[in-house]
Amino acid sequence: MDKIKIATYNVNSIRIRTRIVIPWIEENKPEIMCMQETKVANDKFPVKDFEEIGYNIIFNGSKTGRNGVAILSKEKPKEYFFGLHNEPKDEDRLIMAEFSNFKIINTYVPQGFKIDTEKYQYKLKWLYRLMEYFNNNFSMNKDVLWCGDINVAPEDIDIHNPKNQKNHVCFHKDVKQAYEKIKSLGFIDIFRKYHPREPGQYTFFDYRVRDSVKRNLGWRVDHILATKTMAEKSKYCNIDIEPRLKERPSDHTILVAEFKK
DNA sequence: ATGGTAGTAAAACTA
Repeated sequence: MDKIKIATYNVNSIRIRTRIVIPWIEENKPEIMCMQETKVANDKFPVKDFEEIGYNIIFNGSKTGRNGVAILSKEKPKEYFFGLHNEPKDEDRLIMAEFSNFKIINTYVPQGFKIDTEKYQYKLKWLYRLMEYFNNNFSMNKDVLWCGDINVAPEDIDIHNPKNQKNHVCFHKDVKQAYEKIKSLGFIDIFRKYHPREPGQYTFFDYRVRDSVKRNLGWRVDHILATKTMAEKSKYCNIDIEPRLKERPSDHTILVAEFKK
């Protein structure tokens, strides 16, 4: 294998989305797929559906049916861990998996609700804890990937109406600063490497906004970031509108990047 | 300026 295709997708329920995800995987054949918001308890995860098409799957969810992360891969990870290094670990929001050529961290960052709430403070703290986790456990000189639903739109061009969203939990100055601080450890936004300054490229469409997909009222909050050595191996990065989005308002798109091995 | 809906789960809660 001379290439590694990596996809990230907030599935918003893996059980509802299986009929979309499986054909997409069979058509696109990614080496790795990171998923967020699987929304299923571990004993109800549709493991067989993925094993039948020749993939290994690691996952961790909660009994309440919230959050949940998974990594699908052709190669079995050498090692993997769930959650952050300190409490609360949020084991249904982070997976670190080590493969033979690189490490990957798949995150579902807390959304934050409203900026004047505890939930937003929790989100900000979560991002700073993640930064500490990267600092303590990873060498930025090695091949490391950080991807997932990061719940941050980094720049004005990453949302459709930046002027009205200054106080949104995915666009507020403090959350952008936290994201930029993590990025400055040595991560490169692979999508922006290939689409610099290109507006109107979104990975999330709120189903509560009427015709959000048709009117392109979206957010770019899902990301694939790579350390310098890994980014040098990248070939492209694109947003793939998942089939369901074309039919009716839904959630997230699939973000895909390819790397040379 | 709110609230709009999808999903889990079995009444709210999250996004």
